[in-house]
Amino acid sequence: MYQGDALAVLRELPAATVDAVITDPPYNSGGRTMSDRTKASARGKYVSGDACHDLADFTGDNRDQRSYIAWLSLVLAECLRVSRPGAHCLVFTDWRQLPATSDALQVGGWTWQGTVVWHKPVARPRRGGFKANAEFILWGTNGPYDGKRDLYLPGVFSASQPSGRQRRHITQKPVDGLMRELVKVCAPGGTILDPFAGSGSTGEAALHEGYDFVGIELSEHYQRVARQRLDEVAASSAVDH
Amino acid sequence: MYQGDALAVLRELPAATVDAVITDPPYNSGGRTMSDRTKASARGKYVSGDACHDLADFTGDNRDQRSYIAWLSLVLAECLRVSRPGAHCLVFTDWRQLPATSDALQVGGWTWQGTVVWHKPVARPRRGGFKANAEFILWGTNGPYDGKRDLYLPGVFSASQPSGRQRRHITQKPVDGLMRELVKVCAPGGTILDPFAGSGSTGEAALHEGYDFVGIELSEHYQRVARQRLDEVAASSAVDH
DNA sequence: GTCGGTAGTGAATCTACGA
DNA sequence: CTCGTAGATTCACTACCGA
Repeated sequence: MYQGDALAVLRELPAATVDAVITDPPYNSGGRTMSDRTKASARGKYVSGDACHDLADFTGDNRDQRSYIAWLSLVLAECLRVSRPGAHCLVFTDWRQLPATSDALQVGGWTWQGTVVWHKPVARPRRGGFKANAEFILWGTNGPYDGKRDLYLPGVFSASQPSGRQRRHITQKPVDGLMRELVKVCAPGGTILDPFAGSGSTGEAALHEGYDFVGIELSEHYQRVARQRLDEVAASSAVDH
Repeated sequence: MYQGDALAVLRELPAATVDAVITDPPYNSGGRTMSDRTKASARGKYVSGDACHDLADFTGDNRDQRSYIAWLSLVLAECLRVSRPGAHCLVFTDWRQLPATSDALQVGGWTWQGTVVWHKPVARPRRGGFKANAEFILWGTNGPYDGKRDLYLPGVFSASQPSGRQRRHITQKPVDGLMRELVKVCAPGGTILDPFAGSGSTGEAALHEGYDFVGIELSEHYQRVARQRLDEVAASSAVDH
């Protein structure tokens, strides 16, 4: 686990050392107006009014769309440099930022291979229309990928977000049913990079499935949370062996 | 049912007479190279080699991406003119054209409200990666919509394509489990427009759910198929009453 | 009818090969 | 070298048929 700005830390990493990039950048959506978007932090947008949990806030979520594309393409281009040929890249996004994120992925030099759906069975209904109970995962590769592997993954995953005591981050992803399946695109025994590690769900899934993990997180708080979580996973799997 | 080019026919229709637009334009995807896309017809692209069914072909599926956006925005802008304030618009697309289609929807003047997922349980697997077993439905509205209706629709639908004798068009959508649910966004008793009607699944669903239907189809063959199908539905529901 | 085995299929994607 | 076509691959599900 590194602590620091994703772009800055990525530039320090050696080229062609990583087999997959799996990450969930700050979405910078939610709120159609500039004033909504430029609220100082993410909690006003993602946390519903009466949910008074004490999750720490995260910053870096107040770019407008053009600079979001520019910034994310820089990050993804660095990820491409750091990754080996044939490496996979999975980027989470919501419906609003999907077009911008697909631009950034391709500007960053990745070959867009498809869009995977994460279906959240539990979500707030929307009166008078359709529920927004899916997130999207853009799948790209560093050039052609190994199509000879005996690997067949579904295109739609259904899993609920962690809740209660399990919940450490406001955009935390479920490890079982989602992250542990996603990491399997990575070649066996490879190294997985997450430049926006958050509370470390990608890392937990990676270690569980026998991969190495490199994480970067800007927030000092979450960096500590993730490090501790990964230490626990490593310790428990050391006991297993 | 009208027969003719969508854009030409739409221009003849009176303004503000329709309560929902639900349609599935030709995707113009399929094939990464220009030569793949510009194949004369759709069957060569989408139908696998040994499937020797006798479904008629369709054309108008060979634009490049820029002209696809330009053309589709013109069509959707006309749809906006034809629709009443607060009307809904649902446009099918695949993962490859989703960004372009969302541009066209918004250029056409619609307010993008979300992306609905159609999960297809039956699809070819993909070796070494994720299956492409979802299509996407972009949801837009003509200005603000009626948020007071007692209507709560899911954001993810799971339904299989019609097959066997039920199958009349190579891109036919399932009526049960998908189209009959989608049409419910339309205000009760309203009129639904489909400028790319194909074999008329949208119309069948609309009539079943008690809506009026206006369809446009370029192909003379499919226009006949759809008209006959809708006549059958109308006849059978007349018997019901 | 009901059940169970079988054959067939898919808005795909990649590789190989020939022009 | 580029462009274009033909062939092979694969899993989950469904229509169909026979018992």
